[in-house]
Amino acid sequence: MPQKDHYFSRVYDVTCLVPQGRVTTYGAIADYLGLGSARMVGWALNHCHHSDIVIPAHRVVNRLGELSGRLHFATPTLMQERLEAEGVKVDDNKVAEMDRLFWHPRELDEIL
DNA sequence: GACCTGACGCCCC
DNA sequence: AGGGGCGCCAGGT
Repeated sequence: MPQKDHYFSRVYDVTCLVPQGRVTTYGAIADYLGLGSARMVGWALNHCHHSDIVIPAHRVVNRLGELSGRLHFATPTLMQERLEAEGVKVDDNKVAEMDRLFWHPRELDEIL
């Protein structure tokens, strides 16, 4: 019953589903999973290096669109660089046009 | 085993 | 409109 590892996997899985050029929030992931809290999502992503697969953790920001996790990347600017490489404009550590680029995992169910 | 802290978010003033 | 308080769950000290 590796429930914890299962939770990790769920967080990683949802994070990998975020489309390129879009962003989601810690709260949206926690809301979609219906488990734990937004803090737990951040806690899980904090250990994403623990996973073998590459997690696009740079697409997860806080509800204001701020790059609150940027300091946990290899370099403080890596998160912003990855986002801008996908066409996401970042201004002063915040995602520009957050409302337009925000993606909720629930959209997957709506399409179906 | 109690206490603090954290890649958050909602409610209240 | 901006700022502060509290809940959240797990790990580290």
